[in-house]
This record gives sequence, structure tokens and C-alpha cells, in this order.
Amino acid sequence: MEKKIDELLRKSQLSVTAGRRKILELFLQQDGALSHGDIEKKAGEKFDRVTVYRTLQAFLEKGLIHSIPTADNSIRYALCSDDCSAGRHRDDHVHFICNHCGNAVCLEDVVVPSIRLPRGYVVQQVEMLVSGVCRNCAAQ
Amino acid sequence: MEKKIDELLRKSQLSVTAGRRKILELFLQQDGALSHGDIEKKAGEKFDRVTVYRTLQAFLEKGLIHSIPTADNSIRYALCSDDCSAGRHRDDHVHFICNHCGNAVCLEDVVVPSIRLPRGYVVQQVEMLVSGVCRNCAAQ
DNA sequence: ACTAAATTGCAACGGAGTTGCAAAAAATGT
DNA sequence: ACATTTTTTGCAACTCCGTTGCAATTTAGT
Repeated sequence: MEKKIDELLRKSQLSVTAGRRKILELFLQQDGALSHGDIEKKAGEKFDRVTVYRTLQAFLEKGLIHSIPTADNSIRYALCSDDCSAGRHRDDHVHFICNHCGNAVCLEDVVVPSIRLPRGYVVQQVEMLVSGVCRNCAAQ
Repeated sequence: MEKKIDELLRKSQLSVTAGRRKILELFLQQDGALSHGDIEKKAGEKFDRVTVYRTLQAFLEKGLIHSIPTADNSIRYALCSDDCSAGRHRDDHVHFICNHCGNAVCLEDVVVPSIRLPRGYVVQQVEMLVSGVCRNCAAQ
């Protein structure tokens, strides 16, 4: 695990530091998405707010994570799949947010359907955000 | 026009005030979506920030407008179609944001396609956000 | 191990959004 | 039209989020 984390960082051309290790570990332990606040809480008091911001920004730039916009204006982040990097970004899956537990997850298997826009529009990115009740919450 | 505005407000069970008239007018004059900041600028120095916040909140609650989440964490608001009200909300169209001019518009004619989620998930709302280049910007 | 480059923590700042409260304006009943 | 009640507004103050500059520390490369 330790190895894997350091490898991932190096592969993304990021210096290996305690903060980045810890934050990347949090993402790997979690199958859902994390907000800045989540990370600050889970990381304990060990890192400065600013470091968390800058780490997330670096991860974003290097294509380690991608951001998920939400209706309540609180951006979440989730690990990208292996074939993402700073250059190319494959991010064509649907995002789901549970209105009950608040968790956000990537539904990697659900591909965003293609759509036709009126003529004249150029499509660059499509984001599909589904909210409802997740599997865990619905089961209760 | 004046008449129409007052009627709309009354229909939504909102007291008619200068601020609400003005802000609703801005939405009617505009075919795109407006952010809080846009409204403050366009309304001039006439209204307090707080009034704008509270007005938007009131409009949201009464179903006059709906919010559009964006990737850059700046919520926009757009007029709802006529058949929306505090009770029922029909909001099944695609939203488009231009990366060039920054404008956000509702593509009322483009319906969000239905999707199948893995079993166990309960879908309550689907938001589809397309970004790219809008008709006006692409034409140049 | 040494040096250059990158990262971190701190302090400070600016912007966004919220709340309490008194003054002002709108709605209501007569 | 007027008085009363209810709602809305503006102000001040506050919190929270995110950013920036800078000095100190840590990492990477040789």
C-alpha cells in the first residue's frame, strides 16, 4: 500500500511528502468522493488548511483526481481511473449523490449518454449528476 | 410588462416590492441564467446584497426560478417554465455553459435522457450540464 | 552530503453567504 | 383612506471558504 501510494505520486510527477501520502491514502481507502472538509476532518489536525487546498489542486492538475460539481455548491473530489493523466482525461461516467447520507460516488459503469444539441453549439464536456438514495441507505 | 411582473409575483404568493420587481424583470429580460453577482451588478447600487440573497431564496422556494450547479462552484439561477410552482417542479432540460463568454442557458428543448442505474439506487433528480461553446461565440 | 528546487505552515486578506435587529414598506381589515 | 399587523429591507457584524506572500522546512538531484 505504501509502495503503491509513492508510485502513484511519482507517476504523476509529484514530490512525495507526508501530506500528499496521507491525502492520497484517504482517497484510496474510500470508494466515494471527498470534499475539502471531509479531508480536513479525516486527516486530523496534522495538516494546515492551505496544504490541503494546494494538495487537491496539485492532484487535480496532474490528473490524479477529478472534481464533481454539486447542487449545494460544495465540490467533491474522486480518484480518476488509471488511464487518466495530466494530458488526457477520461471522465465519462455518471456521478451520484445520496440525499440521505450525503455521500457522492462515481458510477464508473454508467456511461453518460450522448446528446444532440441544437445546431451551432459545440460540446466540450458533459457532466451528469444524479441525486437520490444510494444502495446502502435504500437497504435500510 | 409591469403588469406581468406583478402578476407573477402575486401568483407565487410573494409581496410585491421594488426589489423583487427589479430582479424578476432582470430574469425576464435575459434569456440566460444569472448568478448572484450578475444580479448585483445589473441592479445597480439600488439594493443591498442581503436583499438579493433573500429575494433569490424566496424565488427558489416559490418555484419561480431554479438553480444550475456549475463546475466552478458559482450557482446560476434561471426562470422556471410556466408550469413550475412551489409544489411541483418540472426541470428536465439540459443546461449549457459557454466556456468562452461564461453565459449559462437552459436548453428547454433538449430533454435529459433517462438512464439506468445499478440496482439498489433510487433516482430522485437528474442534472445534465454541458459545457462548450455557445451559438453566439461559435459564430464568430 | 550538499545544493537547488519544491513544499509547508503561518499570518493576513478578500469574497461569499448568513443572522439579528430596528426601520421602513406592503398587505389587511375596517 | 386610515390604522394595524405582517412582511421586507438595510445595516452591522460575523463565520466560513479559499487565496496569497513569505520565511522555514523538506524533498530531489548530483
